[in-house]
Amino acid sequence: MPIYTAASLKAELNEKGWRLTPQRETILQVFQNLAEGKHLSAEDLYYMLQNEGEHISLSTIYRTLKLMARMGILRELELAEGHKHYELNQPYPYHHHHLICVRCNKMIEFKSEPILKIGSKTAQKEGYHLLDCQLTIHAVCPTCQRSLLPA
Amino acid sequence: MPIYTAASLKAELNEKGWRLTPQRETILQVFQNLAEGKHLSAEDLYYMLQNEGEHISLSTIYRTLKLMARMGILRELELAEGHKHYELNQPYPYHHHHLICVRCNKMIEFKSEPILKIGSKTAQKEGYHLLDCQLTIHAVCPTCQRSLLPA
DNA sequence: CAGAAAGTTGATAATCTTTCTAATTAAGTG
DNA sequence: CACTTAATTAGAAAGATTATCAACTTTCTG
Ligand SMILES: [Mn+2]
Ligand SMILES: [Mn+2]
Ligand SMILES: [Zn+2]
Ligand SMILES: [Zn+2]
Repeated sequence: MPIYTAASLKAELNEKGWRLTPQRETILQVFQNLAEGKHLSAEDLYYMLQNEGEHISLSTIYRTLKLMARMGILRELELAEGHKHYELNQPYPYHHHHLICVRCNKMIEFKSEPILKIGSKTAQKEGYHLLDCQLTIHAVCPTCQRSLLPA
Repeated sequence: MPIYTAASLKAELNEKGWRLTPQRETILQVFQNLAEGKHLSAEDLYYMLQNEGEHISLSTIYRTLKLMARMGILRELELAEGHKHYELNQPYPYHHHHLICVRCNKMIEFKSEPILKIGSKTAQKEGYHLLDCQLTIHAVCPTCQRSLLPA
């Protein structure tokens, strides 16, 4: 049961004077078909599409990911060093946050209704229109704590 | 009343087999003398030091910012497109979060004890050693909502 | 006080991301 | 279905960040 259909994406884009292109539709579909807890980098998406016979240039992929994040359709995450990851920005019962080990990048997702409420309330109080709120917890996982490596 | 002195930084570095260098001490000092609500990019820091007659190479600056973020001394923030910002990672009464307009990058800091508690509790439950937790709210500010520009 | 071992720096190369531009394409109009 | 207009794309260039490596510094050993 996808949140966005091609039609609703088109409507939202046109509202701002933008256009629905095959590239944008394809990229949205990839994220809607993505398994829970999966996150894609720009390169992941690029090669995933290549394997399916679709060619979308890397610059279009980067541009589209940014655009959809700014629209509130995708979330941009810093899960690992060196590159960003993206996932669908889903509403309440699916909305979640991330706990990340700064050493090995192991990541755990968790939900919190109170945080979502604080986020909404804070945005509202300042007159901001909320797109997404994400708690990022940086920490050291049990394994890395035990590790003797100084890194 | 700085949290870290040169001595305590040295102690924490040595504990992991690392060393306190003049460059690291200088960079820590810059952040400790930074006004509340200020955030620095790697380039900001680079040119700020140049103006004070200190030369630290950009690669050392990037390396040190990463190191201190992984140690929990600094926080790495995505406040604007294209580059990261850093600030001191301060404990409870100073600990705060960020509300950001995705269009104009206007940013508001706010505090929340409940979020800090949820963050600590979540890390603890999973056996993670907490370094930092930051709520990032992406939204559209009142001015940009009124703006007719489609961007 | 040598000499060895390990960490750090600065310069450079590699990688990731954003910006720029000419050619193309979606959307609106008659 | 032309035709106009403005947004979008692909590719190249520029910018930001990370990785690599030789020279240097600090710490440890004998
Ligand atoms: Mn997730
Ligand atoms: Mn701040
Ligand atoms: Zn770990
Ligand atoms: Zn704004």
